[in-house]
Amino acid sequence: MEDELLAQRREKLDRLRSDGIDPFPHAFPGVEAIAAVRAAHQGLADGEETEVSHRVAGRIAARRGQGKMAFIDLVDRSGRIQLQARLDVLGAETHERLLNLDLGDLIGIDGTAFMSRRGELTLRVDGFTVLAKSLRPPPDKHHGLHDVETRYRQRELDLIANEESREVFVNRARIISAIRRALDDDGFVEVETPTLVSLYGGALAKPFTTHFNALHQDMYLRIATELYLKRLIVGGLERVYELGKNFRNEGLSPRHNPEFTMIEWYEAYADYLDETRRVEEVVCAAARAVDYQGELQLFEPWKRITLRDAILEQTGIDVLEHRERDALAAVIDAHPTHRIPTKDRTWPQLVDDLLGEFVEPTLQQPTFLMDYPVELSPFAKRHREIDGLTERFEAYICGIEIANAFTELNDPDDQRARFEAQVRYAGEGDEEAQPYDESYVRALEHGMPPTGGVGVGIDRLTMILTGRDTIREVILFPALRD
RNA sequence: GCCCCUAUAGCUCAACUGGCAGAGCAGCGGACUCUUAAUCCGAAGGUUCUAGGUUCGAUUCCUAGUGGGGGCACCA
Repeated sequence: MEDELLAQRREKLDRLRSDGIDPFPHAFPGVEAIAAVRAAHQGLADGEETEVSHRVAGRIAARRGQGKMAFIDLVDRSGRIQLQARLDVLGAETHERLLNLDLGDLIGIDGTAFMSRRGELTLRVDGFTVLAKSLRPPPDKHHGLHDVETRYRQRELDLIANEESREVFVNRARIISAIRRALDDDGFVEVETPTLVSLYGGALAKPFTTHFNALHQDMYLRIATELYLKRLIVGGLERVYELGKNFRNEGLSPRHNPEFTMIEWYEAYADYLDETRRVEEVVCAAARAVDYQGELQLFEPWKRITLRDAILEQTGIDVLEHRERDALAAVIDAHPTHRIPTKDRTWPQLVDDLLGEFVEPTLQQPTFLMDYPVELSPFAKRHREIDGLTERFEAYICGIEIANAFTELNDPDDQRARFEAQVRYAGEGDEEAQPYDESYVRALEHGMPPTGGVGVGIDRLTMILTGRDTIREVILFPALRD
C-alpha cells in the first residue's frame, strides 16, 4: 500500500520530467510571506476583487474541487492562504498540471488577490512553478499527526502537520533572543567555554564520557558551564553569560532530557538578592517576547520565602530547630501526616526530601526558595547570618525548578575545603560528588570579586511559557532509543 | 534498573465475553467555475510491532522481545 502511494508519486515525478519540467529547480526569487500578503489586503469586502499580484511559495496542504475550478491551500512559515485555479485563466495544460500535483508538493505561484464570496482572501493563480516534488504522502490534512513517537522521530512531519508545534519552536527562539537581548543590553558579554572537558564540575551530576584519541585521554561532556565562567569573572570580564547545551547522564522524564539548554550568567559586585531581581527581569522579557497571557503572575514581584519557612509552612517541621540528622529523622517519623522514609538519609538529604515531597508541588506561582544547606551547595558562599546555610536560591514555577543561583563562593580556602568534602562523599560512594578542580581553586586565589551567578533551564522555561507539560514538546529532537 | 499502560491501512481512529479486520481523510477512476474537514458516484488498499504458546479458530488470551507513553529511582 505504501509502495503503491510512493510509486504513484514517482510516476508523477517522471511525468513532470518528460514534460520538460524540472521538479527540483534551484531557486524562486521574489517571494512574499503569506502573512504579508494577508496584511496587504485587510478590510477587503466579501467578493471584492483587486488587480494586485503577489508571488508566494509553500507546501500544498489541501485541495478542493477537481474540474474547471479548484481551490488549493498553500502553507508557508508565516501562514496559510487559499489559491484558486481556473481553467479559463491557466489554459487546459497548465490547469491540469497544477491539479495533478500532490498534497505535500512545494510550489511557487504568481496570483491576483481577491476576497471570495465567503470572505476568504484568495490568490487567483496566473502561473505556477514546481519547486520540489514530494515523494511521500503527508500526514492527515485535518487530524494532523498525533503519534508522539513519529512526531519526535520525524519532527519535520510534526512541523508540517501541526501548526501549534511550529508555534512552540518559534516561541522558543523568541524566548532565547529576548533573554540574550536583556543581558546584552545590560552590558553582559556572551562567551563560549569548552563543551568537551577533561574535568567536569559546576553541578552535582553524572557525566557522559568519551575518548580523545590524539591525547589518549578520557574526556567528558560538560555538565555545567559554571567554573569556566567564574574564571572569566576572575579575568575581569565582570558580566558574562553562556547559553548552550549541558549533558547529564541521567534518566529521561517529562522534565529531563540528557542534553538540555541552560543559560548561566555571572555578574561581579552582585549577590544572590540582586540576582532574584535579574531573574524576574529576564523571565519577564522572555514572557513578553511570546506575549504570555496565562495564569502565572510572572510580571508581579515573585514570592520570596526561605527554604526553612517553606518547609515549616507545609509540614510544621522546623528543620533549623533540628540540626542533627537523628533529631530531624525522629520528628519526621513522628509526624502525624507528612512522613517520608528517613533510614540512611543524611540531614541535608532529609531537608531535600521534605522540599521535594511537600514544598515543590505547592510552588505554582513564581517563587524564590532561599537559603540552602551548605552540604548541597559546594560553590555557594556561606550565608552571612545563618551557620550551615548558603546564600543560594532556586526559582520555581508550576512546581518546576527553573533557576538556581548563589552568591558565589570566592574564598579559595573555603572552596578547597568544599572540594575536599566532595572527594570524601565520592569515596563514600556518591557518584555525583564533584571532582577536585585545582585550576579553578588556583583561579580563585588570584581573587574573584563578590559575584552573583544564576543558571536558568531554557527548556523548562519554554515549557512554562508555552504551556507544554513535557520537555520533549520543546526540544526539536528529544533523546529516544535507537 | 523496576512497575504499569500501549502498538490495527500512508494519517486519524473502530472492531462486544476469542468467530471472515472496518470507517473517515489521503491515494486511484469519474462528476462539479466561490470551495474551505468541499460535496457526490465507483473501485482499491492490511504479515493487526516481532517471535513463540493456548485454541477448531487469536487483533483479542498467555510468555518473551522491541519501540513509545506514564510512574518509581536519579536529577535541572
